[in-house]
Amino acid sequence: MLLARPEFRPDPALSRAEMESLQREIADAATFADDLPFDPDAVGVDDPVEADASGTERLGANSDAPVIVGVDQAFLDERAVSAIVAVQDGAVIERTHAVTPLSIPYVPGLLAFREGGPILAAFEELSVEPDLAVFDGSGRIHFRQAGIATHVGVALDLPSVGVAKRLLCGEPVEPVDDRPAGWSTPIEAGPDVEAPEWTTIGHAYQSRQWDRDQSINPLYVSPGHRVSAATTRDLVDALSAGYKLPEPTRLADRYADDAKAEYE
DNA sequence: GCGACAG
DNA sequence: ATCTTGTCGC
Repeated sequence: MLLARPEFRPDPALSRAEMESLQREIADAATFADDLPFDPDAVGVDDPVEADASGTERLGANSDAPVIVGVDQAFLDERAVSAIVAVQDGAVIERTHAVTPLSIPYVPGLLAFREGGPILAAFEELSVEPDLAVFDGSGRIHFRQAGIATHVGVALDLPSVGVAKRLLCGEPVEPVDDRPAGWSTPIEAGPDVEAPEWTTIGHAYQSRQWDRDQSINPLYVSPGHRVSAATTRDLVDALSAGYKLPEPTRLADRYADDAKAEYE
């Protein structure tokens, strides 16, 4: 697919100050309210999705259902393997990946400048038109409200959500330990976030939990672009099928690892 | 100076 | 993110 806002392409050659100011522009251009091309209540993945693209030949699939893509990466020395898996009506309809060089190291808060370009390279290979992208990382839960899900979502003008395994910034309203599946609590902006204090920038969401003994940490989900915090939580809930990660992300994670193996 | 910090 | 065996439990 094409880049709707080329001026927002994450350029790793920028100075740190330039990166931060571009992030403030991205946050300004982002929409943290529902503006989706489909009904979020109609989305639902009840069972784990098969990893291959057999859905392409599956008969009777609903071609009007929203196309949701999961995005994830694996790494090879100084190269990124960026994978995208497209799911529609509970079946994989396309998978693409791109192997590109990495030019800068990981810096908390500047992840999009390391991994955003490589992810856009994979989107260039994608032929289906997605309705929503699920990213591995934060969206609005970010120091300048412009995590990788927001940055890439705005650059492509594609509705997007961020799903992170760890909290970057902000404050959970309640303690998050040992919560049952389905539980969630808001993440509010604290002094570490450039947003009015107490703004809800995302949620801690418990997608899965054990019955006894050990505990699973919650996911930290936040709006990327064109979606609200509450709907982001509901979408991740609907896209989860018994695993910690929502199906699109889980499939992209596995595909990135498989693709990586082909290059080593 | 200290602490915190997505992937 | 990545380096990695065994091991506990349904």
